[in-house]
Order: sequence, then structure tokens, then C-alpha cells
Amino acid sequence: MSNPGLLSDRTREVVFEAIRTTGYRVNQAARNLRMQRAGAVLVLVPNLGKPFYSQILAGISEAFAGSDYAVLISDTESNPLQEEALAGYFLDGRIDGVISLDGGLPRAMLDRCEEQGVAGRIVFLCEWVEGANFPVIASDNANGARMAIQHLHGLGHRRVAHVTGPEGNVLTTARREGMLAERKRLGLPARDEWIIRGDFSLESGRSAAERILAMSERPTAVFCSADMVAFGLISGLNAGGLRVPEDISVVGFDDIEMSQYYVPPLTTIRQDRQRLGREAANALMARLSRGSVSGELDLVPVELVVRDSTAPPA
Amino acid sequence: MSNPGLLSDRTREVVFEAIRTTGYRVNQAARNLRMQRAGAVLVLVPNLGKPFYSQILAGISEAFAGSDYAVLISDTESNPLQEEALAGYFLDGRIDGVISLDGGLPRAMLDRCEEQGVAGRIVFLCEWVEGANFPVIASDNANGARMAIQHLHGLGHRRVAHVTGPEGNVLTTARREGMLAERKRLGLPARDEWIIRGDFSLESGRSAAERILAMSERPTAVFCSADMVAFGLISGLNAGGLRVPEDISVVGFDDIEMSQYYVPPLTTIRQDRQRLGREAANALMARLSRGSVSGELDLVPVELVVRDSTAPPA
DNA sequence: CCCCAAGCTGAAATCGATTACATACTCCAC
DNA sequence: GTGGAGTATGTAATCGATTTCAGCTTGGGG
Repeated sequence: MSNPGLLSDRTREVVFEAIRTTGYRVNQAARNLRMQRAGAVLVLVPNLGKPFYSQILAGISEAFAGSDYAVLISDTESNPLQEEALAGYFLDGRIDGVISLDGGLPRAMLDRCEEQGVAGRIVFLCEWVEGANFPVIASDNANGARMAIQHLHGLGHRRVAHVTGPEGNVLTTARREGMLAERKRLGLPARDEWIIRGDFSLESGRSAAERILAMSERPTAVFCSADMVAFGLISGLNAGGLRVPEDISVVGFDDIEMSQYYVPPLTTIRQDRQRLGREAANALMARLSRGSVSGELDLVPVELVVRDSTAPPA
Repeated sequence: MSNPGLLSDRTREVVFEAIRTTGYRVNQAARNLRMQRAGAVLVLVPNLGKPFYSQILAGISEAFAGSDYAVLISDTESNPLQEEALAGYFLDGRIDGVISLDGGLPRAMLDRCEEQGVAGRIVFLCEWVEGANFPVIASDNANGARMAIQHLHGLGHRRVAHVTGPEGNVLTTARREGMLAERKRLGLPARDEWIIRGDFSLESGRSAAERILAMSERPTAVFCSADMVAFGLISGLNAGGLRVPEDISVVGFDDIEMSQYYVPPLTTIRQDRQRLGREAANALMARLSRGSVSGELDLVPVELVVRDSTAPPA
């Protein structure tokens, strides 16, 4: 059965017939034990509650559906891992590989994996850990930021603000630096207060709105580090009497499904979440079977989606 | 090790010390093989992309975190199961139990499980299959609908419309019947066109808006079968020149996180998603360990959350 | 002094698939 | 008739934990 090609046609038929009549099924636990594998991969998600991740997970599950790997999903926010836990899962024979959407894993956790020789079975998706040498599949964040600023500049905006992600997050850096570089390149004015600290959440968008409403010199456009931030921001600006896009333009990042149904529909940078998930899954499977070693970076292109939350400044 | 109480204190200490120094870890595949279990439960989600499910999953994962069950998640929309697949997973020793959030599983699939004697390891969550005898953990949908109508009635609305879920879905029925019963009880007028077929999606909310805009006798309030529908509806009403809540009030169902940040913040019926997930997980674990058999129904209370999308009629 | 319980040690079977190897048998070519 | 593919069949070891059983040592009570 493990190698049907070895048998003659007649015997193979007999075997299959026997399988059919007896209702034989391969027992996974036995196979896994003998083959020294777990038959499962673990996906680490920072927060399952964020709609951004759901489609990525769908892409991952889909890619693994044909394989004989089961997909385990763990929310690192609601169920944080102990430092030794990840390497432990490998050692226990619970998992064969990991896709981490969480770039905030402690270094010590990864070092443990390194020590135990399982570091080669980990890939990062969307986020990554600075300085650690793992394969990364991620969107072209810097380019996305660039496209957002170019779009606003093209509409005539000069005073452009940015609501960042949480400090210490690699995406925060990539998007902020991309934004700053492009603003400089285009010769747009810069003010410190126009860079507003956020954390990818609705709530942080809301409080960014309050900051903006209180400014003496308000920006005419805001580039948000995530769609959720943009929603919170628009909601807060509305509460403060500012209309989007008439009084102020807003650009998001991600293009989650809600974005086209928000009021107003959101101009944003689309990440191809399905593809991100798929590529990460394939990269991990390749590593697990071929045992490749290089820690390459796979940049997935992003796309500007223009909707109604941006307009020329008043 | 499997029963430390049998040993004397001294010996137990020696054993633990040996475990520590040798770095011994229990191999899961071996344990699972010997104990004839899979060490995993499967969660069937209709669509991982819907934000409604994410927090439920978080609740489930959390509840299983302490146990030695791994949580597998499968999206039944993007990866539909073959009819024999579910029973097959049990037979293969891949899973010990199932939590299904999908009430649309084919009867034949469940019959297969019945035949194989694994039906007792399945619980339904939120949705269920009409007529099949499985334990169900669900929100009190009928009561939620009742509360929504009462709220609108209390504001002075009489012409109340409803955007349903997809035909054939048990939640659609529960919420629609609850709505109809309460409308009747309060003596509110009824028109066929005020019951608009939807499918829980943003898109269906949008097209419901078009229907409403075209009506000669428009409702002054709409009760939507899901928050996502409400968002699509509001977005569509806005596009057609109607303002919410000034011209028309809207109530949702679910209270997903976005609801409090929408424009306007949405009045809705809150489902306690964390708790739903937790209770389902506990119910399944109880069945797996104690092997209980009854197919009881566990109704989780819902709550009216009043925000800004509802107001007295003009 | 014997017996028994409590505790310990050691050996073995079991779960079910994979893998290897040794032994046959058939058929054909030389 | 012998050698060698090509194919079949049978036996056994292995993965690592669980579980059972038999036999051993103690110490204390009768």
C-alpha cells in the first residue's frame, strides 16, 4: 500500500478489493508514531478576533487541505505561549511545523527552537522577528505606504498625517518609514504631531481622531496603518463634526471586506490575504518535505484601491 | 507517572528528578496510539472570514488550552467536507470530537456518524440541524428578535421591516419567527414586502437597501438578522440619500466589535460569543470524558445594546 | 515467627503501521 | 537446466507509551 507501483496489476486489485470489503482505514496515530511525525502544523495568530486574519487562515487551510497535515490554530493573545512551549510542541511530537503571523514572539522562544534543531520548520507570515533568520512571506508594506502617499499627493494634499501601528511591531516600522520616505521625496511638509501613535485597533483610530481635532494645524489627509484604524478614525472625526472625505481624506491599509461597505467606502491598500496564506503554507510544506534551509524573503505585491474616503482637499 | 499517587514520596521525587535530568517528554503519537484516541477536536466553521466567528473560536481555544486536546479548525465553505469525510476522520483516529458551527451539514453525513457510533461526540454551536438529536449551545435568538422589536416599538415605530438570513438556515427561522410573533403581539402592521430575503452578508444588506428605497410605503425601522447586514443596509441607504437614524432606524444582531465603531454606532442584539465558545467546548469535553448521551439544548441569553442607529421615527 | 499490606522492580503484551529481509514461485532467456 | 528478473508471501523489529502481572522487599501486627 505504501508503494502500489511495486505490485502486479492483479495483486494490486486484490489488495484494493480487500480494503474495500473490510473497510480498512489507516490509523493516523500508528502511522505518525512509526514515521516519527505529528501530522499537524501550528498557526500562531496574534488575535483571531481581527477580521484581517480570517481570510489568511482560509488560504492556509485551503493549501493544507490536500496534504495530510492537520492545521492547528492558536491565538497568541488570548493563549500566550510559555517560552519553552513552542519547542516543546515539536519535542512532544505534537506538531511538524509552524506558521507564525505573530512577529512578537520572544527571542528566547525561537532560540529554544534553534537549540532543539527545529528552527528550520518555522516560517513567518506578514510579520517577522527582526534579526532572526527565518523565511518570511509578507506584503510589500513599504511600497503600499508609498502608493498611499502618492495617491494623496496626486489629489493635491500636502499636509498628510499617519496613524502608526504599535511601537515595536515590524509592520509599524515598514509602513511608517515608507510613508516618511515618500513624503520627503515629494517635498511635503513634516510635523511631529502628524505622526500619531496607534496600535492597529478601532480604538486607536478613535483616539487619533481626538488628537487631530485638537490640532491647531490640521492635516488634510490621514494615512492609517490599518483599515480598522481608519474606521475608528472616521467614526471619531464624524463625532467631532468633520466629514470624510469633504473635510479630511482617509486612507487605510489591508482592504478587509468591511472596507467597501463602510461609510464612506474606504480607499485603502489591498493585501492579497488569500495568496499570503497559500504561499506561507506552500513554503512550509516545501521546507518540511525537502528540508530546505535558506531564510529567504517573499514579498507579495499590494494594490491601491481607490474608493470614496479620499478627495481633493477643500 | 500515569498515577503518581501510588508511589511513595521518595520514589516520586526520584522519578521527577530523572524526568528533569534526562529531559524526558511524553510522545503524543505513542500515547495516542496506545490510548486509542486522537488528541484533537475539530471545529467546523461556515466561513472563517466572518468576524462573528473569530471570538467564538477564541473562546473555544481558550477552553481547550488547559486540556490535552488540540483544536483543528476547518472552513466548511472554502473546504467543504465530503459526505463520508466526517465519520472518516473519527475512524482514522484523527479526531475525538466535533463542534459544528455549521447547521447546514448534510443529513447523510450525520447519519454516517450515527452508523459508526461516533454521533455522541458531536455538539452543535449557534446553529443546528433541524430534527437531528445532538446537543446544541445557542443564543436565545427568538428572544433577541423580540427585544429588537420591542425596542423599536418603544421608540414609536410601527412600520418595521426585517432582513432575514439565508433560506433554510435555522437562525433565519428563529429570528424571523421571533420578530413576526412580537410584531403581531404588539399589533404592528404587516406587509409582505417588509420581510426581505437576505443571507447574513454585507452585500445582502446593500441590496435590501435598494429594495427599501424603491418601496412606496417604506418602513421607518429595519431589524437585520446580522450586524453585517445592517452595515450593508446603512451603507446602501446612505447611498440612496436616506440617513440613519434620522430617516430610518436600523437594529442589527450579533454585536461584533465593529458595531460600536460604525457610522452611526449600531444598536444591536449582543450574543456572548466568548461564552458560547466556552460552553460548547466544555460540553464536548464532558461528553468525551463522561460519555454522556442526552441531546440537550443550552440557551445562552442575549442582550439589547442601544447605540445611535435607532431613534424615534420622524 | 509467620503473614500481609504497601511499595518496588522487571518483564511482557498491546496499540497499528512501516520497513527490512529472507524465502519462495513463475516465467523467460541463454 | 541454470540464472536471474519480477513478483508473492511470511516473519520480525521498530516507533514509545500504557497496562497488567508476577515476584520481590520491607516493616509492622498478630
